[in-house]
Amino acid sequence: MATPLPRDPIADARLNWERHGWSDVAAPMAAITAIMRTQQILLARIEGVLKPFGLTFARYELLALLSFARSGALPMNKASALLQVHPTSVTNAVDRLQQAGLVLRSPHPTDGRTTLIELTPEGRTLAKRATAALNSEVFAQSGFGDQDVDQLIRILGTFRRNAGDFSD
Amino acid sequence: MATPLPRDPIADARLNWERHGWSDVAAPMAAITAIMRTQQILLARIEGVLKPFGLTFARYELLALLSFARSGALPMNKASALLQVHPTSVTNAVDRLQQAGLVLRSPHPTDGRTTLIELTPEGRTLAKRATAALNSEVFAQSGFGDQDVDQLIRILGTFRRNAGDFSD
DNA sequence: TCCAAACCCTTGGATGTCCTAGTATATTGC
DNA sequence: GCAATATACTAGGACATCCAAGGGTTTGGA
Repeated sequence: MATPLPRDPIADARLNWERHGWSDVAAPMAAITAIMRTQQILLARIEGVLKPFGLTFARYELLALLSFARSGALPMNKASALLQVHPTSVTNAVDRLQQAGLVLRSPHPTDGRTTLIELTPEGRTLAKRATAALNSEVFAQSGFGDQDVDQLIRILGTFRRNAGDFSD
Repeated sequence: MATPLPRDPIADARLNWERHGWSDVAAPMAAITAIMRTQQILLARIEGVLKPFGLTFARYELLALLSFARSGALPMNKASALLQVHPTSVTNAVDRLQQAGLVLRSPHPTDGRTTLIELTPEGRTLAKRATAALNSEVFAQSGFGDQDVDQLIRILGTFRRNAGDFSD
């Protein structure tokens, strides 16, 4: 990893905002920028752990989602909705997972428009192993204190609800 | 935007983790997943505001960084370090900004390896207008309460420092 | 009954990110 | 002074994401 910067670039950006007379939005700007950067750091860690399994985060998420479905199968559009990504992203992920023999497509029994994604035994095994790796190498060492984890879940949960993700 | 889901998919994932005996990492998993999703929502908002200016977030960040540099110019490697992205990403952004007449490349006066990125008058003007738009349409309506903004800055600041972003 | 509107998935194109490798320039050490 | 190493940028490739558009399937109202 690169050498740490001598100063926090986001704190500097906040100072710049204040110097230019945008003090009223300097703090939210800093918070949002920090979320962007944190996501980047976390994604890099996750992808690093998944790489040995031949998985990316997008593919892992789909695999994990399927492994929790009772039947081990889901319609594409359902997966798209639950993962909250564009349908084309699911198409892309399924293409690659299918080529790797981890999932397969099957026609929906009653709706001819719908395609079901189904986990293969290999896919189920790999999902299990990848999850174990993520649990021990990323989630168990998240770098957030227990209280901060609770705060994040609360703050971001409210935000996501207000953004229209769910109506719970 | 899509119809809200009836249930929070991240809360459901957390329950799945607990059901599978991974209770010890279920909360950090939920927090990290929430950060991923929140970043996605915020990025979409930001890109929506920047689109009328012909800018993406990556290009805007570079433009904004240059506009705060005293001389209006920075070496590529400095920009890469401050934005905390790969050098090739900066090359990509500069290519497009240069094509749009917003920045230009000039040789470093003493180091032949280094290329300076310089803001054009058009670039400076556009940066100012785009920042005003982001301030009023995104940062001023972030969806986070004032106290939550402070919490986020604190929690994520600690995380980024521990991750090696800066040594402040 | 039947056709238009809605829905589902895929293709093609644009963008951004990273990695690896390659070229050019500086710096360091002998 | 010159060779070895380090640094700076760029080119090419792999992935993921989104949008726009197209083709097939269902549904619902006239």
